[in-house]
Amino acid sequence: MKTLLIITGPTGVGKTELSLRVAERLGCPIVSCDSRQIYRELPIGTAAPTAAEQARVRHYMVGTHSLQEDYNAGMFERDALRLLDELFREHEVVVMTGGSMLYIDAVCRGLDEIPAVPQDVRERVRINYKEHGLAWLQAEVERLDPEYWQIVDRQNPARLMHCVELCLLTGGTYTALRKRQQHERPFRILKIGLNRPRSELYERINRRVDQMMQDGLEAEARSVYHERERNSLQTVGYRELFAYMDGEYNLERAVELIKQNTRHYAKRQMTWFNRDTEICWLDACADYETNCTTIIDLLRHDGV
RNA sequence: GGUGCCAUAGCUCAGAUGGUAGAGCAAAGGACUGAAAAUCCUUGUGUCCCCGGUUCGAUUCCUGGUGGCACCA
Repeated sequence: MKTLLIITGPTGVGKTELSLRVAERLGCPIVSCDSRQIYRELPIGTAAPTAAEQARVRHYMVGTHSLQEDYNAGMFERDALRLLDELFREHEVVVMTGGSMLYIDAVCRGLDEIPAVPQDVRERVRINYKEHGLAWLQAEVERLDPEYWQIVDRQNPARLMHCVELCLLTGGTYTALRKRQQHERPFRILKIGLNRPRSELYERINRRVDQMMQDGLEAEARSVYHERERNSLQTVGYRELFAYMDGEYNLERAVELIKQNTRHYAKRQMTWFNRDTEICWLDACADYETNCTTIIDLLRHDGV
């Protein structure tokens, strides 16, 4: 049976190198599962696989889109499934690497059919929110979708707005669209999680940010500054540098904030992953060969 | 060497005329179905530097130490 081998874990843990080794051993390609490595303009700040790394193993879904295209988890589900279907014609196993939690779930379990919200509806809701505040959003959700109101995080404008948008768009409720049913996939899924002690992970993150700065992250951010409002640039590493360019603080402070926000992100990833009981955890401190072998054993024994 | 000031949470600091303490940041925990590297929620016990004294009671006052800073030699 065809197998999708997912290698995930917090940012900076060492997924890239392990994935390359595994893929080399298996002679299979790697599909990236990273919501920001998708964009070709952001190679440094997203720690995308380098040309040298991509020469070792064929990569997909890296640098395939431009910042101007709005991309999201639903589109990733569709594109990734189509791609996997193709890759499985030639490979028994395909490796998927990345830390975008929702993207992984979209591929493994599937998202509900929820219509895309047109720009004008989104704008209308946003303007009302800006004008009347959170209280207005809360009142709207309570009125339009009382069932969702019972379970939403009522302090979270992003959640409330999305609900209002969909109610206005469809004339129904957001709840009606939230079926939350799991979709069957025509392949087996094996999820590997890589982790290491927190202090060590944080040190790696700090060091990686310094390296990114040396590699020219500031120039990369400058080159996309004019697009700064886009969703795709609401990204750690870029926002802080944009604020620095706007004079909000100095460069040293920006770098400090990038490190801190990356650490926060890693932590959020871990709280999401910890809930997923299907993940089989490996210690990133072990050497690559050992982990590689463990993974291949798991592939053999777990089923097939 | 002398004089003065300081010593409280991981950091920067606040505080009580004596009843064992609280902010910001850091950090930790959590939520999560089309912006997800997003968005949001919760969480503050720490020998109040050490030894002794006064006191019913000292982190607070006093003696002495130790460390830091400043000024004078």
